[in-house]
Amino acid sequence: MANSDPVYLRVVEDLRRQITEGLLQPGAPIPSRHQITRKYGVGETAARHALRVLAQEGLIIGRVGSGHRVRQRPDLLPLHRAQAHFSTDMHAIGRRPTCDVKTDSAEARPDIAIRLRIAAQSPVTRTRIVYRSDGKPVQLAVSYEPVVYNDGTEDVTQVAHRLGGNGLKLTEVTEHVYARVPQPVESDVLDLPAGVHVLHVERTHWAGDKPVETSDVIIPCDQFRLVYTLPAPYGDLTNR
Amino acid sequence: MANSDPVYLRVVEDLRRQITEGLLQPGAPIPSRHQITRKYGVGETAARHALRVLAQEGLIIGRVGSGHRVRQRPDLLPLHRAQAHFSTDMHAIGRRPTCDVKTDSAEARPDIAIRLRIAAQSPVTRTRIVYRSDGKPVQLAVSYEPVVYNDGTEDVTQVAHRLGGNGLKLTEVTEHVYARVPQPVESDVLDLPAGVHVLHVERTHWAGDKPVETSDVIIPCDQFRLVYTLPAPYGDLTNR
DNA sequence: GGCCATCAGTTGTGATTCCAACTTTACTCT
DNA sequence: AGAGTAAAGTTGGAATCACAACTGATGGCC
Repeated sequence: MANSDPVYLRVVEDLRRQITEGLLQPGAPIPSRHQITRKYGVGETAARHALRVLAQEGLIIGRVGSGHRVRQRPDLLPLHRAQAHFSTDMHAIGRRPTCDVKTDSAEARPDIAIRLRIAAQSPVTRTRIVYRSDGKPVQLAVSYEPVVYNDGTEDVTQVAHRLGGNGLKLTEVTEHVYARVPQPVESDVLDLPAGVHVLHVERTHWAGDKPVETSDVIIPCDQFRLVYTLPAPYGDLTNR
Repeated sequence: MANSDPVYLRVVEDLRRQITEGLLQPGAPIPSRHQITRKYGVGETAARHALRVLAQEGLIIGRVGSGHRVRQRPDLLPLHRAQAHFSTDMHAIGRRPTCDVKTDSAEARPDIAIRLRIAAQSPVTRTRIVYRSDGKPVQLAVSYEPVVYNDGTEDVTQVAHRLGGNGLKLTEVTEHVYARVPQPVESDVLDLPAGVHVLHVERTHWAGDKPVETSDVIIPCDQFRLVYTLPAPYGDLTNR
């Protein structure tokens, strides 16, 4: 049965096995196109195709001139963990990741207060983080905290660490995912054309049963995919 | 600048624009490989590549012998909406979707009671749904409801409709996403090898501030991707 | 009219070849 | 020795050709 399978799948499955089993650790080099043709006795098309599929799965990452390497796997992690890979992934492909962090003075936000389970008129601290790749903004995160946790003098990028230091243990994260911006408020920062689809993630960090921070993450659709796939021939919608 | 762009991107962008702008409605046929080579004056490789990229984005779906068509877009929807497309998507590619629904008699489940915000000893109704594609199980959903909503005599597949009929309006859905099974309990149904990665979604349907149903959805990783991508050349990790 | 076979069209896969841009390494020259 | 250069290797993009499996429609035959 494995005989009738596409040739490139043999390569994909063998390399994937080596990666998932830990034989190839993150950062380890993957055989090049030429090496694959020799090792597996396949054509160049199949080798290239195999690498493409693995890259598309997020298992490896390629760089012109340098080769493919095993990648950390943000694709299988929740969004808030995947986001933590932004900087490392940008570096991995030679891009310069930056982010602006701007913390506003505290004010009352009844809509946010509901999410934070606090009194409607309690002031919250707003932090806006614009993630950029080579200067181009590609992601916007707007984070809100009760003022008791942050009076506006520090940024929220390391919220987990800091709150951990305060003796609060973050136990879970709630994410609501929408396919559109609820309001067109913040889209100016990302320089999106009107009516564009975005992925909107409303995220709340909880410590026990108490929410300590909530945020809205806005990512244009061409930058995030929540792909629902099934095994072959449905699985890789692209290749089979 | 558009001159130095890859040729296949011209095709991708033009077709994508037509789809997102609604010129090509879901179900509409996409030009074939040959037609693309003629219309856009590109080679067959570029045409194939363009179709592959659009398929990988979930915008179109291909079928051998029949061609590509504009697809519904479950990829940009929350998981619980994407799941609703299981049956239609399976049909679209000529697979036979089935699902077993089994509802247990009610018993007390303190762990679930916490999620449903009910008393620890209150009985809950458990419903297990095994989604199959051509008989092969590809997805498992275990759903729990307070017995007040379901005494075990009906299944939960249409929970939204039924509760809507009861005068309850479902307002939001909470999803917690994990990269591994918390317990190895249910994995036997899916016939997964030990230690395999799965996407575990803990989902709760709320009516106002009252949870009415909670479920665990378990999907093997090769069947679901939460792909974190950025624009070219990072965007399509596979092709550029 | 209804049924069946044929055929053109389409996708998925594959081989082969080529080139530009880039990275890394090794080497040569000062 | 150090710096700059050249060469080899790598990826991404692209063209061209080929074939198996499948679909849909056409047309002929009963």
